Amino acid sequence: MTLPDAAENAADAAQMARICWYYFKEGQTQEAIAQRLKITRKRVNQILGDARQNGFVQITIASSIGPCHELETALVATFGLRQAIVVPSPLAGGDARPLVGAAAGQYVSEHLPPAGALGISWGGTINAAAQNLARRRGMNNRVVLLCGGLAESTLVNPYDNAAMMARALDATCYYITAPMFAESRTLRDALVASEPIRSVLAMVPTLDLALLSAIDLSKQSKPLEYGVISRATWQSLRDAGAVGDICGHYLDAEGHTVDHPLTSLVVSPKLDDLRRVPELVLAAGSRQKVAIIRAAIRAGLCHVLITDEDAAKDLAQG
Amino acid sequence: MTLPDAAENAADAAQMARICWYYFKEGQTQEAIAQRLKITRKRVNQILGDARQNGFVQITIASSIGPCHELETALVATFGLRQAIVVPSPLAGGDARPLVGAAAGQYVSEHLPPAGALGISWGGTINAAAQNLARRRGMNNRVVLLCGGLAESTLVNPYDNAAMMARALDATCYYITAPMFAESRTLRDALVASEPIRSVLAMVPTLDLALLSAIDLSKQSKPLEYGVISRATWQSLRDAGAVGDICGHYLDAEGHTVDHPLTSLVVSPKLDDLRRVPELVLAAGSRQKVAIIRAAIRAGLCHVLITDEDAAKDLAQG
DNA sequence: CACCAGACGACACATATGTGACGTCAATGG
DNA sequence: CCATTGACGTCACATATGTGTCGTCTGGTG
Repeated sequence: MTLPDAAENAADAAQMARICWYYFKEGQTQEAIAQRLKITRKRVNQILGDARQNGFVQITIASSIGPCHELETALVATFGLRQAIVVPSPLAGGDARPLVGAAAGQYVSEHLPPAGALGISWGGTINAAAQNLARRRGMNNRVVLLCGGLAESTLVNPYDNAAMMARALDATCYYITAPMFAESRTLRDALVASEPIRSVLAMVPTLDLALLSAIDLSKQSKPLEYGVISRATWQSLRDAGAVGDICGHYLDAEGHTVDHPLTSLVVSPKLDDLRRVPELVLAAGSRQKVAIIRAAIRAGLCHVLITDEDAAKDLAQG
Repeated sequence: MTLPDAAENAADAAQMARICWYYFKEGQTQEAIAQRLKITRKRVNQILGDARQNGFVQITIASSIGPCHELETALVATFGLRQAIVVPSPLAGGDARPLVGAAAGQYVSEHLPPAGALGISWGGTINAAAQNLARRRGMNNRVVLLCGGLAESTLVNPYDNAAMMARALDATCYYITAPMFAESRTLRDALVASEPIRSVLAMVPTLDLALLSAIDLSKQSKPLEYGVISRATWQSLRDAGAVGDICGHYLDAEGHTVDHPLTSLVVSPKLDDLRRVPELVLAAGSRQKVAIIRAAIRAGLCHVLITDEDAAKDLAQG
């Protein structure tokens, strides 16, 4: 597999754009396009597939009434949210993250002010959001990654996420150049106090919007699967009552931070700084995240919730 | 045929949104969606077709390098434009207006400030633009129609255009409640001086952006075809040296207004008022419009040009 | 020079999609 | 009450699409 969003060279990009134009805008058949451009139909097919894959073409559904309108109003009413966006859950019980992420990308595109500063956390949902941002050029946006990095690159790496997001917005990107979890409390404190990291964390209260995702501690949790946290840590976090984390802050069902050694190792913005962001958008879907979503809302970390139908139903019912 | 963009009722809209979501976002097959929703595949197919037709789903190609990048830079350089957007011409020599309009809609979506005031002229291109606007809600936009109406409703009617545009932006719409061409000069003057019309025309200098289209005087000109102007008038305009009009102002190849009786009958904003709009976007494509496009640029009525490849080539070369 | 990996073209074929023909049924109007 | 009409379901079928296989070419690489 090539790089997920290889910009390739200009000629290729132009041809891709042309093919997409003929196909999606003009409604030409792949065969016709292939003949016109003197390439094989298969090639056209491939290019179109790639283009959809990596967000080169974006499909937006412009409707004042979304498909799950009742659930949205129910969530707003129940939790006192500013807004809720609920997208249909995947039919075949598939992965909700690309879908929730797509909606999140669209939301951010529409709500991040020009020259705005965007904070992001990381994960598959955020990754999908990045691919669904409307591209901006030269608007002086800033992207701030709200967590440290992972040494071992998994499929979804925080730095990758942030870079992709920044590229889509033509934004300057600010990274926390530290591991997500420091090895010791002393090291964590030293890192947080040290220059490049302190200055990035200091940007948090100046953000215009933060796009947060929720990481759950269920058995199907991705970080567990990818080995971001060990099984032992996972178990002890659960024992401590945690249902997941938002940006490295582990919360119990009530939305209070749990008492656990890990909490003093995390390099991330303070909760109070996060709460100072004028618009906190939480993008997280699927049943396994219901508990942490509810906790996040209770913790005052969610003004706008973007989720899927399954999770929304559970949330709305109680 | 039903209304082109019948909003239908909420339930229908929600189902349409859901179907589009499953199909375009999740990539489900029409068959699968039909089964899931207990409707026939044909119905799904129809709904998807409708949705694409009337701009319910919008497909945008997010590329920094468009398919005709060289032509764009050439046009900017040659004519001193702020920006040029060139889209591929229709393959089978079809109608360029929906394509140019689609690009125009996207441009306006991205450049009209929140709570901005948008002026529009009319025609098939503008119509297509309206269907390709990103929907806005409650942003207090305003839409001002920059020409009078037509008594006889053709396929593309100015009032229709404006209403569609306003609906997409959830904007208040201001119409010039007068015919496009008054019967006599006296009547024109009386109309322009009279209340509802004067106040709308007075809004022109306060616009943030105007989306203009160009009407040519070639034999294939749509207004001629639809009988908006008589053949005799058409001939006399050509004899007077006119190559087309922008918002009712007939220009010769050099961009000067022509001397012709019709010019004193048109109910429309003054050229100087138009020129005061900070961003004039001209959306017009196909070869037959090259002359009037060039005239409009020379007349200072075009900061941003959105056109198609054929026209762009002619413009750049000649 | 021999070799090999990978890109690409030429098929081939199973599905998916768009559309037409035709029958049914319910609402509408005389 | 009955005829008309139009919306919608079923079936059918021509295209369009996505994907797999195989052979060729090309550009490294030892």
